[in-house]
Amino acid sequence: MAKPTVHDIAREAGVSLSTVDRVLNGRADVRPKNAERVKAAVERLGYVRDTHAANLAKQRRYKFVFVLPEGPNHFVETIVAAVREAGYAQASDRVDVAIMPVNAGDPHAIVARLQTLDLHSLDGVAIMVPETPQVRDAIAHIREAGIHVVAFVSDLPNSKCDHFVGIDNFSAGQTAGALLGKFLRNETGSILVVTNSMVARDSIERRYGMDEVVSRDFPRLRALPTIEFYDDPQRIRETLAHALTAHPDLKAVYSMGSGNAVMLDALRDNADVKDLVVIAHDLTAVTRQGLTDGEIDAVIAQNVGHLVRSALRVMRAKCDATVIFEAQEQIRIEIILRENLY
Amino acid sequence: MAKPTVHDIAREAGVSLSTVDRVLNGRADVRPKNAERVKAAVERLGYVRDTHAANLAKQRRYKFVFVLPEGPNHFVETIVAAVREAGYAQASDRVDVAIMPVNAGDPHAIVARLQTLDLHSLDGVAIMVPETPQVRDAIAHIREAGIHVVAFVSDLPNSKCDHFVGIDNFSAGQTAGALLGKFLRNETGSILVVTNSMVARDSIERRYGMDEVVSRDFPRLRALPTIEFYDDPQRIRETLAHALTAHPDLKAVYSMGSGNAVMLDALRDNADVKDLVVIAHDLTAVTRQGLTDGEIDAVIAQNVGHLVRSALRVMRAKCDATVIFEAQEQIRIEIILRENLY
DNA sequence: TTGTAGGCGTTATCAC
DNA sequence: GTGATAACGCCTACAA
Repeated sequence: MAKPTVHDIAREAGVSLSTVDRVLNGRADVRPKNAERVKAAVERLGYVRDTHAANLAKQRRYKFVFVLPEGPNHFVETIVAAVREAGYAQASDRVDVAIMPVNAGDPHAIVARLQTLDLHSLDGVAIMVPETPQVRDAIAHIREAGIHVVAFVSDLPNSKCDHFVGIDNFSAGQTAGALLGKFLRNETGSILVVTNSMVARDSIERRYGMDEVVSRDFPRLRALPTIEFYDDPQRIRETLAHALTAHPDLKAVYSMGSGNAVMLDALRDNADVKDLVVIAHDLTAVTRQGLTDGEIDAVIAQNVGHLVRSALRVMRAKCDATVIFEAQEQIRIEIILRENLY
Repeated sequence: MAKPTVHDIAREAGVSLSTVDRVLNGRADVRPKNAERVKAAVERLGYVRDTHAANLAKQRRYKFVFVLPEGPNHFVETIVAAVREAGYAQASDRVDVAIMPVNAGDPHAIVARLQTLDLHSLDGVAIMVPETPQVRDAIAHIREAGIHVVAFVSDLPNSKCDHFVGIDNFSAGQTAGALLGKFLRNETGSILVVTNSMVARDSIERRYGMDEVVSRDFPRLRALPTIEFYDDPQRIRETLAHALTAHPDLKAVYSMGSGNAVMLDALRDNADVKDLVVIAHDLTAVTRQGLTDGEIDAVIAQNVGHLVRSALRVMRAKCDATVIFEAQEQIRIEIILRENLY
């Protein structure tokens, strides 16, 4: 009645422990007849391996690294916090997690940092950087060393990664489009679209997604060309002021990426801007406050805790060559209002 | 450099393994002087117990039961599926999970079923039933046997549970209210509120939450008295037809509980009902289809996978007397549109 | 190709 | 009070 162990299998199959082990782990040749008997016994008794006991015996510890953009960024900060927490929580689970900050804006710097990774003592890397040919090559090199690589938050579609952990930004943009359309149900007007930089593929995909839904389902709304403000408060302020006069029918602002603080500041400065629908991405200290104060109507977010834990689970599954429960690893596109802010 | 073990502690403290164990687990009296030395060594070497090795040695298996409403119910079905999946996934983690279906409508039947639980071979129970005095007493009895009890999905505020795993239905109602208000941004009119039964405290709390937000933030909207249709398609159809004539300013339908299929059918039958905002709770086959078809504008949901895994983690933590990471166990109130439907 | 013996980090059972 | 010693379920030499 108790869970069967390798001993039970061995007895049931009339062979020794090591033979059972060999067929279970495909280590060496076993006479077909014996292999069959073992498999039959496994089947009959419903044996499932105790992975913890196995890891204990193997003295295995998983070593994972998160490669994250450095520098001040509210969203990345929430990720760093989540990684730390997860690392702490998993320490007793035989996994060590470290953070490697990189200058995400400089492809060469990224590669240089990636090359400092100790490929011998490493099991997996979760990488959150923009994809460039250099990065792609560096990743190929890491994978050749037998290390598992997951694209984290930003997909790396042209690189050979084991997995992508993050949301589909096209769908996130569609979600934004749908919210804009539903929030402006019977209204006509234009939508200001801002982001810090369209270099990030995230913003591009969100823009496409939003455009698709707005133009198809809500043609009475018009999304204006994307305004980029390269970390320049002055620029966005002026642009916003200009947009207001240029588009008296402005009904909404859609902030696709980082720079929400600047955007909100600018909105506040233009005191005549009232009753605009404001939608932003990512739950940070800034957007959280924006929701609470009623300055932001909705935030489209991904749960960073899930993001990190999913990356960890996926890397472990890859290491153990076990299957992933896709449903659990699907990162949700969340919609947050003040009322369901947690 | 490697993780210190009890052996290291013993050597460092100049005592035996057993003494270390006694100090670590407070089993028997140890001479204060030795206890101090052990504690100091633990501190110095940064020892943390390997819980998996411990569980292995203890031969511990966790036995958990989910007590769930039986009978046809789309939402419960999704939970059952999630429990099965989680049970399968955790089988190798030394946890056995079983499902006990109960006739949730009959307090005496619930108690009768609960009494069939084998309190000797059980570690924890997750209970999803309406709270009644009988249920409360039965739970007290289970807890007295040293078994951990978590209220699951529906809170049991007057019972002595270890924890509640689920969303705050008042907040869920507030979220619905906010969505209604934002979807009907500049409109005036009334909102039809339906549910299968207001006996469930979930519906009551959602109603309160919705009312609060609507009356405070969107006074131009008026939420009509709750209509209950006890699994009676005919009733809701007639009621809806009646409501339409009685309230020509009807702008939205808010379905607070189960019975979404019936509600949608009725909406379809009243073909003259067009352009109503429809908000429902819980992601099931029905609401999923409703979203896809554009019949439902938004669904307010709780992720059943998280619900189940959280309950499991909490019960384990209670068994091991370890701390819970509150942030991880917080169940989100999710807002699902067609675009972020997964 | 197969089996035996020992160890992984912890707990449990004995004697001392 | 204390300390050997043998489990727990699995893996890995090494020997046969």
